Amino acid sequence: MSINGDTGGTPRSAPRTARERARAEITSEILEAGRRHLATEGAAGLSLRAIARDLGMVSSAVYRYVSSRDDLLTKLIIDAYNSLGAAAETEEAGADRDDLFGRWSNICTGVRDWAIANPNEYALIYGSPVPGYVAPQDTIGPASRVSILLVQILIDAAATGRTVPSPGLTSSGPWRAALAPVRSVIPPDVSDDGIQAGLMVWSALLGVVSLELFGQFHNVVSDHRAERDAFFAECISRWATQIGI
Amino acid sequence: MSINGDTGGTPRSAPRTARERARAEITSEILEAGRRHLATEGAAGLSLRAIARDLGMVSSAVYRYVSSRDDLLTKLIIDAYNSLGAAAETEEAGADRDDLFGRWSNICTGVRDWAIANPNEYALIYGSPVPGYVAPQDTIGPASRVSILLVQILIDAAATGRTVPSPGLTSSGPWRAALAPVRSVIPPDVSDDGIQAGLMVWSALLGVVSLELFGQFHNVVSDHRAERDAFFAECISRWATQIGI
DNA sequence: TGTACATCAGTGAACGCGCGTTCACTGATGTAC
DNA sequence: TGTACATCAGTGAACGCGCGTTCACTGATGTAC
Repeated sequence: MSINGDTGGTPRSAPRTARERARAEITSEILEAGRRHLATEGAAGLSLRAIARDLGMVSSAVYRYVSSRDDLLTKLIIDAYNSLGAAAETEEAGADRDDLFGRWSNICTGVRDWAIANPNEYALIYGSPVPGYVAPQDTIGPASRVSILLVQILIDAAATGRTVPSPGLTSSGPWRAALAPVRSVIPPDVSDDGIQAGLMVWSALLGVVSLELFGQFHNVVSDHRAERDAFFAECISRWATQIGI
Repeated sequence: MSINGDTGGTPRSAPRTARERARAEITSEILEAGRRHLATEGAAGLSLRAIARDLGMVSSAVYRYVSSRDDLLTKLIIDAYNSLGAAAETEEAGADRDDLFGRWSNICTGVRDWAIANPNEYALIYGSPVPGYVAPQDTIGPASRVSILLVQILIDAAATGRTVPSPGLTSSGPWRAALAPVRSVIPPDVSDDGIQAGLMVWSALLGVVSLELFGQFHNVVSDHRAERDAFFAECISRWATQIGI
């Protein structure tokens, strides 16, 4: 969330005046309260009045900080993407650059751990879309932070001459045309096979996390955290072979 | 939805009396209206009053058919699972029994086509859980219809001596313990490797369908239906190799 | 076939609730001179 | 340093809305004899 609006001159991280400081603080308190309500009521139950009550202000006062309910939703979505992106990046940075598997593994556990810690923010961005709400352009940058990490691994893997195992079934088919949008932002070193495998593994990661979080693993995978972790680790290593690292 | 409550005697599919007939008809009109509202407002916006308005009755009248809003939600969830299950089963039945790949492929396209045709019912069962709502036991039977189809393929594959490609990385690890719940309902012919692969492929299927439906493929995969279909077909065949069929 | 009673569908009014958003206002904080 | 004006945060009342659920009721449909 951009809090500091000053342009040019000496860039300062902290706002100067008491007013600006207070404004930044209360804005983030509103977001925090919003996140709390997300957790108990879900996105559809997000209420400006409830948030105002939480902060001990009158309902109309929050309009000084947020121009509408949808505006708050957008801010929360961007925050969620950034929070998830930062978590994944931090985890990934903990692995050796040459250790592609380690990087991938850390991304996966980073995403999952974040999702488990922030289930409703996860649901907000990867669950059912909020009806009647259309995400503005500002969300697409933050939204791609995680996938950029994966793409970089694919690029690094291609650079070291690793080759994605091709299933060789319909590989000559017209599916390549479907990849045009991603293709345009990925260097040619990464093959179509690699992109396809990357996309599938990305979907699979979010699929497993979503199913686990949304309760679809009851009576399927053990409920114990350690066993779940082991199951997920096994997923990670199998996905790794699918993208050839 | 069980409409016919009569026990014993000659089983009749159609209700006898005019009252019973009317009740069955109106009940299904309520469900239909509920599905329509799901489509425009989402689960959180589902309103008994709005449905009553749709059917031209007074709001209190729908309580003759549905005991509460949550009850209606449950009925809609069960209906959605059954509708999806039936769609997948019908598709799957269109393939030759020996053609494991054909059966798998038909299941996948059946699920995806149903999801695209009924996006809000899909979101209801595989999207973010409705806050404050807990699914009763009655949902778990209908919920497993699709996965049962997949399990049967795994069983048939094992019976014909096919072997799931094992990645052999952490395969001796403790992840097997996590599979205990599924393990208990699957014959021993299917190996742990097979179960793991099946679970992963099931998650991957729902992951791809969810991401596509929830708009996460914008600027990633082409928006054209034919190209999306080709992409999905490629996914199907790669998943097939992952479960060794 | 006809009557008496029980069951059930649908009505209309009401209860108590929460919501988003607007508006004219007070009073504190910041800025220019 | 001091004053005059502009900016901004927060108030409180109000608008108009929709919601789930209950309740006593009318009138139609079904059932037993």
